[in-house]
Amino acid sequence: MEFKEPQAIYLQIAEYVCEKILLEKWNTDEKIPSVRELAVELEVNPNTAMRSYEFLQNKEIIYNKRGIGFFVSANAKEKVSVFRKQQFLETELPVFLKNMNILNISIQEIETFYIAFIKSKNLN
Amino acid sequence: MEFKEPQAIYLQIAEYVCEKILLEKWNTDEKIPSVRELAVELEVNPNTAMRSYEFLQNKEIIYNKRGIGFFVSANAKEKVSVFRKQQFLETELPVFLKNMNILNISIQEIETFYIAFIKSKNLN
Amino acid sequence: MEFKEPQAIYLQIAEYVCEKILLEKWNTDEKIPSVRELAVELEVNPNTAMRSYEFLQNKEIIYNKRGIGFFVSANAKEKVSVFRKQQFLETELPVFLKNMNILNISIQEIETFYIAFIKSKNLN
Amino acid sequence: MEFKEPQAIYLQIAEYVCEKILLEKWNTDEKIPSVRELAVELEVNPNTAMRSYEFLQNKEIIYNKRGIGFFVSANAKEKVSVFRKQQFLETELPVFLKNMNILNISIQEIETFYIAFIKSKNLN
DNA sequence: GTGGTCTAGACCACC
DNA sequence: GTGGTCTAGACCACA
Repeated sequence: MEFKEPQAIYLQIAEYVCEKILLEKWNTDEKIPSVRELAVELEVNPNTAMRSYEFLQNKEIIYNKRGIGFFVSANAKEKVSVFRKQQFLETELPVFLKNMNILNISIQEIETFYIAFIKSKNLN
Repeated sequence: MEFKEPQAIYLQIAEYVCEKILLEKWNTDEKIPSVRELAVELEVNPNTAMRSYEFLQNKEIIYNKRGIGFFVSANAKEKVSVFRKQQFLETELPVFLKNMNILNISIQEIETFYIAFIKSKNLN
Repeated sequence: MEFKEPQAIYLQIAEYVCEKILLEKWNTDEKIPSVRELAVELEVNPNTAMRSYEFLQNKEIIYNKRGIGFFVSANAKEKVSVFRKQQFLETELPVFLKNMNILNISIQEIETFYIAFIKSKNLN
Repeated sequence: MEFKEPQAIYLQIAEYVCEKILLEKWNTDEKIPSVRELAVELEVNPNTAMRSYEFLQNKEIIYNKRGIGFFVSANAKEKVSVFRKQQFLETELPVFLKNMNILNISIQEIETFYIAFIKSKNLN
């Protein structure tokens, strides 16, 4: 997996896990990959992968059974969803609207991009 | 000036300078504040202010006349504008569209937010 | 390491790194000394060593893996080589030819010096 | 006049004056432009022009008659010539030969460049 | 006055 | 351990 610059790698991994949960690839009480498996898969130091799981555990999105592994918490999907929506509305959206305005980009253009995005997604 | 946490101060200062250029408060070949003046004004260490100017000079947004000071480059406004637009289209927009999709937010909702944003802006 | 007066230390360090790359002592994707190691080795302040690496990173001669260290970029050797050649042809050579002309020094004399230089080099 | 980056402007102006003397455009005991005239001509701060003249006066290449102006010293041409030759042989040539070697440029290539240089000079 | 460089020392997040 | 940022203070050459 490739990581983008400004954000910490462990947060990007946490994002990746949340996405799996949101898209229902990993469901409540299902065992998720071990720290080592994840580290190998994403080509990351195990410490970094561990940190992601710790982060998600703190947010009660996953839980740990000692000696067995990590599992998806009940209501994880809802928690992630609420958290994201909040972040989206409070942080991302205002910046986005400001930039639309400064860069003089119309809602129609955004719509065009959105339609293209949905299409390309359905192709895969 | 107040600085927000995650981003480096010197980058926020660079942003500040770019804003001045975008809003045509500082125009082509106009002298901008000296490193020390800026440092005093924004209450930062001169080294930090210097670093901002170095950064902007590397991006060819400002240039230096030896012993005299820093000046706004020709086409600085366009450069800043292009740079921002590129960043918006390549980084911000894809994330935004993905989140719209995951969080199930429609273009109509975005439009509503946008109209509210424009209104609140015009009031000030 | 000893540094000569007119040029900034951090640029001389950058030169030193480039030389290592040109002479293939440090090769593509190989880890180079950490900022602190280099600082100790060359007896300079870590900030100064850092500045050299920053400079070389801007020129895409080295790159950074977060939390791990700096590495030699692919094609670093070519980049350094091209960069030097360009500087030679655009800056050094014109001055040199002008001086040859003004000082009335012939190509034959230069050749004599060159042969002597090569010889003395092979002796060491 | 345009000035190149690494060298101080006042030294480049001194170079300019020396060239005039070497090419016998300004001869022994001839009055050279006043500091102000020179400053206007080269678009430089008078202080900077003054500094060049001071520098050349120290080297006894020009002399000053108070209230009248600066004049070319006797033997100025020889002095400049000797000084340049010395600098050429001790500083410029060794660097040049080393770069020829590193960049793998032959004497034949240098000769080609030299012939082209002489030709272009005769055209003007 | 201007920028430019350097040191020393500190603190931080991240791997 | 790694780099990255920031402050404080100093010194310098140059315009």
